[in-house]
Amino acid sequence: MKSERHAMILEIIERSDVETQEDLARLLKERGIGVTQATVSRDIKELRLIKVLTDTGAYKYATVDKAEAGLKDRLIRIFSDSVMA
Amino acid sequence: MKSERHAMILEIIERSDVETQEDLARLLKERGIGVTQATVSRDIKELRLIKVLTDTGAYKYATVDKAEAGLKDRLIRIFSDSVMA
DNA sequence: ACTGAATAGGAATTCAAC
DNA sequence: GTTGAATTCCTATTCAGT
Repeated sequence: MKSERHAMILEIIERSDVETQEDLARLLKERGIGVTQATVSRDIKELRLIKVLTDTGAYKYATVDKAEAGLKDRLIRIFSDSVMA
Repeated sequence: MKSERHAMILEIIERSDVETQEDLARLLKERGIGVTQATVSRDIKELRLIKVLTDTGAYKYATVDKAEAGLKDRLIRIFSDSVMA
C-alpha cells in the first residue's frame, strides 16, 4: 500500500542520509517493498520532500521542517564560532 | 561579481516562481548578468537553495526558511478548512 | 578563484498496462 | 488510482580555459 510506503520513506530518510531516488528504492527493497525510481519520485512529490545539502557537502532528502531545524543548528554554530573567535 | 549575482538570485526567486535553472539564467540575463546553467547550479548550491512544490503543483526554487513559512501557511489553511467543514 | 561547454548523472513525466 | 519502462527534462560535475 502507498501510505505504508510513505511512512517507511519518512523513517528511512530520517535514519540515514539518502542521496538519490535510486538509493531510496534500494533501501525500500531491502525492507520488502519493491518499487522503481518512477514511483519513488511520485512519493517524494506527494510527501513534499526536498533535497538539501549536508554539512559534508553531500545531498540528502529531507522534510522541510527537518531542513529548517538543520538550518537553525548551522546558524547557531556559525554564530558561536564568530563569538568565540 | 559573484556576490552581486547571488543577491540578485535571492531577489528574483522571492519575486517570481522560478521553475528551472535555465529560467533563472534567462532572468539574470534580462537584468544584465549573463551566466550559464552551470554557474547557476553552483550558485544555487552555495546559496543552499531548495526546490519546493507550489500549491499549484509546480516546482520552484526557494530558501529553506521561506519554504518553512510556506509550509506553515499551508498547514493553517488545511486546518481551517477542516474546521469549517 | 571563476566560468562555460559538454557530459554524466539524477529526477519528473509520458505512455501504457493493470 | 497506481505502477514500471522508457523517455525527456533538469541538474551537477568534469574538464578546459581564463
